[in-house]
Amino acid sequence: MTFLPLLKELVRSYQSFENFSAPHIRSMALTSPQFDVIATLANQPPMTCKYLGEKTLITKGTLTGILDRLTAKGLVMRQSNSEDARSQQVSLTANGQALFEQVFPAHMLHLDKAFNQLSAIEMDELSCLLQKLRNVLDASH
Amino acid sequence: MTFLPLLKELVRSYQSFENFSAPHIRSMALTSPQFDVIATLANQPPMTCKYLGEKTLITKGTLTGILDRLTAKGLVMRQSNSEDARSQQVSLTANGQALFEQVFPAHMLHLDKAFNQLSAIEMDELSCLLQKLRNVLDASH
DNA sequence: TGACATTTGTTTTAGTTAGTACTATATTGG
DNA sequence: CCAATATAGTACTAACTAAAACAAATGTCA
Repeated sequence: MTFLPLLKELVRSYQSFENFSAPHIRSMALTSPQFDVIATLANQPPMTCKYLGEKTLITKGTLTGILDRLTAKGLVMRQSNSEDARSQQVSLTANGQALFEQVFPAHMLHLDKAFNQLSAIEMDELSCLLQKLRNVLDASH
Repeated sequence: MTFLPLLKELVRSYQSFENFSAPHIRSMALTSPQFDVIATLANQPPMTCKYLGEKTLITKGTLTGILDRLTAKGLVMRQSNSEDARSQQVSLTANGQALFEQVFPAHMLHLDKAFNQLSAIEMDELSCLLQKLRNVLDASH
């Protein structure tokens, strides 16, 4: 059971990140997954739901609802794919692009207030160890 | 923006943990928060919702629903507190305790399959760096 | 070509989540 | 003692979540 402290710390630190990031995003009238989708679509050619889901780690069933709401807000559009009628091409509207340009730098600045208190070496080491953990988790299924 | 790789790795590794842990819990007919609540209640004297929420990092509004469902399953019970009529004492039923004893060791064993691939030093360093990140996140609100 | 399997995205279901408002109870300061 | 305030838990809403079932389109292979 020597892994219990690490397990708790992983959960707690992730929660702290959410508690720091999410309220700022909400203050800009978006949810975290909506922000994630917009940031992923921005400055990219139109992409399928499948690809978008892989990039954002959002499962397809969830993505449908998120895209529905973003479409209703006029930030995102779905176009049918002439090459494959099963799939669609998702992209930002002009309004979505404009919102991205306003909201993304602001959020990066917000996050930087916290992260810049870590040294480059600490960030590097932490990324590296997290990746190691992720690898053993993914490999142990 | 030197923190972006760390940010992505944090989200990805946490997701990998969930993807490793949650399906195993679900296979035992519980959800992750339900498991968390049961493990927190086990082998402890009855506790208030407030305390239980602080331990599990589950907000009180969410906790009400989780306790409702666990109560409906006959795993948990709520007793009014004679010392403070605002609060309640939450505890496992005999069935809840029995389920805990069956399910908790199994899950620890499942998690150990992944975590034991990290050295004690790596786990220690990772915990330490995560705690550092958590501290700056909590302090930067 | 035709049966069968796979892929893409939606729908449905059960549950979690934060946030806000609300009720009931307790505490505290005047 | 009483009014203001704080605390504990619930109710409600909108959104997210995974999982499973589904429909439509596409691919495979005999």
